[in-house]
Amino acid sequence: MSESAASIKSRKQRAAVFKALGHPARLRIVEELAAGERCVCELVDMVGLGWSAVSRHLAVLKAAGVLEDDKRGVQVFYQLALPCVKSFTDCLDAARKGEPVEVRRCCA
Amino acid sequence: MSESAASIKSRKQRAAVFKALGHPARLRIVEELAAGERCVCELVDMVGLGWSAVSRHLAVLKAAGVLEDDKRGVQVFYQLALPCVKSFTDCLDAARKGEPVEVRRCCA
DNA sequence: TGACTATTTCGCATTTATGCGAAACGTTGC
DNA sequence: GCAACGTTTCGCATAAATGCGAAATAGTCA
Repeated sequence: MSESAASIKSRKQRAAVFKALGHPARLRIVEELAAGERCVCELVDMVGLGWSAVSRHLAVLKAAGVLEDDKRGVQVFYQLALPCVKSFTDCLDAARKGEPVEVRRCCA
Repeated sequence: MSESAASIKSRKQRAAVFKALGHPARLRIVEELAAGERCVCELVDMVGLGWSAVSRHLAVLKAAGVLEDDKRGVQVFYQLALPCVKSFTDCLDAARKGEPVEVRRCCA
C-alpha cells in the first residue's frame, strides 16, 4: 500500500520549493527579484543579513529551482525562475484580505 | 531605511504558509485534501506517521491558514482553505516537466 | 604576476523542527 | 456517571536550519 518511489521523490522536490520559500529573508529576496534581476551585493543591502547568510539563502533557492544565477564578470545576478511564485503570493494576500475565492486572480 | 513593521508582518505570515507546506508529510496531506475533506483517522493511514505527528502537522497547516477544521461528533474533518495551493503545485509540476512559461496554466 | 573585488564555503554555537509514546481532553452512548 | 473512541498536548531525544566570522575561491585590472 505504500506509494511509488517516483511519487515520493516528486513530492520531496515540491516540498523543497515550499521550504525554500518558507523563510522571511528568502521570501524577501524572491519578492525583490520578482521586479527584476539583482546582484548579490544589492540583495545583501536589502535583507539586512551578512554575506554568508545571503549567499546560502540564495543557494537554497537555486537548489530548489526557484532562482537562476548568471555570472557576469565579477558579479553574480539572480533572477526568478518560477514566475508563478509571484502569482501565488498575490493570491495569498488576496485570501488574507478576505476576498472571496471567485474574485481572486491567482495567475496573471 | 528599514521596512515598515506591517510589511515585515505580512511577509512572515506568507512565509508561514510556505513553511507549513515545506514538509513532505504536510504536502501529502494537502494533496489528499485537494480532492476533498478527510478526517484525521484517514490521514493517519495515508501518511504513515503516528497520531501525534499527524495531529501536529495538521495544527501547523491550520495555524498558517492552509486548512480549516470542522468537528462533527467524535471526528474532526479537515479541508483545504486555500484552493490556489493546488493551482500552484500544478504549476510547479509543469515547470519541472520543462513546459514553457506561456503554456503553463497556473490557475484554474 | 599581484593586488583587489565579489561571492561562496567552512566550522561553530544556538535555535527550531520532528517523531514517538504516554497522558490528557472532549464527545458519545450505555 | 462511566467506559470507549477519536484527537490533541506533553516531555523527551534526535536531527536540521540559521547566522556569524574567517578562510577559500574566482574573476578583473594594473
